Amino acid sequence: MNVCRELNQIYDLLLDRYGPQYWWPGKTRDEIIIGAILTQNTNWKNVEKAIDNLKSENLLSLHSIEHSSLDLISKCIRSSGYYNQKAKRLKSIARYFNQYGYQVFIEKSITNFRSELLSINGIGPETADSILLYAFDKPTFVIDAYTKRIFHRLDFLPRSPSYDDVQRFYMNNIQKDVKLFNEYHALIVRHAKECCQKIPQCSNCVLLNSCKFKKKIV
DNA sequence: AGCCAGGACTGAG
DNA sequence: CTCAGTCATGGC
Repeated sequence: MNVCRELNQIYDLLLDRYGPQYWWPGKTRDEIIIGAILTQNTNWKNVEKAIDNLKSENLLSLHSIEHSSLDLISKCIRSSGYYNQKAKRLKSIARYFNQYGYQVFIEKSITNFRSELLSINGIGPETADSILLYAFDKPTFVIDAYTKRIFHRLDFLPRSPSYDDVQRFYMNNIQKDVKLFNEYHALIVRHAKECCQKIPQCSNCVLLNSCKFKKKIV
């Protein structure tokens, strides 16, 4: 299929330009899960400070989070914004994962795992998919505002597509490969931050300058 | 000085 | 189901 080839070409252009991103920027599963909550609608720089604070209070694990006070947590994560909400969300997700060892979750089917995550208050589709892909290597494509913006500009998507529609678009048109899903989303974020938000750099945009995709820009 | 970040929930129409 | 309002700090 044509779209299929184009999505692979875009991936190659981004990979050539930026190189592999080796996401998620966090080592342990707990740290990835915690970061996924903290980064909701928030600059990653602010999240890093929050993570540093959690680490110095020994709160960078789901077990310590579950047994810590809401007050201390929200104090640590203040810089990430929405700190009252996010402190509660961290508690909820800690309670969920602490029910069993990680092996139980590793063995879960992606469908069941995803719907369980979505039933937790404060976990929407993007956070769920980030956790599935980056903490558990489950093959699901993470959609965010950048993805919608960039691919709308390239004329692959309508103006305000639903999360599930966009996700189906990728899942139906590229190989179901964890490594590819991982790098693709990371590259989109890298490209958005580095190029599409800053006017000068945008004139060197690897996507807009490719003859293949140039004609699609209005 | 605004504007906006790697969202999600709620209530209203 | 679509959509504004809400949550909130820090960087540019």
